[in-house]
Amino acid sequence: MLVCLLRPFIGFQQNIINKIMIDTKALRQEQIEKSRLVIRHDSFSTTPNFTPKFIAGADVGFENGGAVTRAAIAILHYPSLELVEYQIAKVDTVLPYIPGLLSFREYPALMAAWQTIKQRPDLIMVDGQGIAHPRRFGIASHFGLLVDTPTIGVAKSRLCGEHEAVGDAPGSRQPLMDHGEQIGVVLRSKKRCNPLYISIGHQISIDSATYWVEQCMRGYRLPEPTRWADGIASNRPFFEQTIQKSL
DNA sequence: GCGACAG
DNA sequence: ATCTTGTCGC
Repeated sequence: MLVCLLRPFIGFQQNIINKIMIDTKALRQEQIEKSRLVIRHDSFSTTPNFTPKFIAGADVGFENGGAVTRAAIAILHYPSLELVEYQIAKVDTVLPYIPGLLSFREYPALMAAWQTIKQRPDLIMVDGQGIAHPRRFGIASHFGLLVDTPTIGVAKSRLCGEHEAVGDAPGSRQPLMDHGEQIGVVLRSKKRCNPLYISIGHQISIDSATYWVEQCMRGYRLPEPTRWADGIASNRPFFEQTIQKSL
């Protein structure tokens, strides 16, 4: 009982300590160095001509007031987009949320989940930015590099860059620009919903990234891979129930 | 100095 | 991200 009450408090205190202890400057330097390794063009399995067999979605959620990080990877069959496998991993949270350093907070849990999945997806959609990042190394690029698999960054809001207003009609898009460089595409995926921020993660071009996100849309704001990963990682009742029925 | 700031 | 009731629109 006492431990239960103290756990959130301990987690909170640990975050404060970590924030003081971590060398954010070193992490930023690491991003700058690793961003040079990110491949910004299509791999053999990411062009629109190639039909992928499995597409995965990856996302994380938190428990115990942030003390525990819960990662979910959902594997969907393409083009049916039916869920064929999912895995959840829980690890102790290692860092607080710091804008621009999100990947260091989330990748340990994602890697733990990745090591337990049996299918090898052709493509992974990650909840967060790819190269649409101050140092061109968001969570989608970081994770893609670690698992040596094509990834796309599918974020729900903007981290950096600017863009013109996106049209109201679904399918409307605008390039996301930063200092004269296109770092992504802002896409209106659904009526009356905020747009998606799509960017290169790893081993894919921005055109193919946008193409595959659109191929995975099924009437919701998010493409199916990240929609499932998000639902599972966030413990949304609907997904729990649907999973029980399908398997 | 001030505001912005993925999840 | 998470906590959390009602509410607006299709």
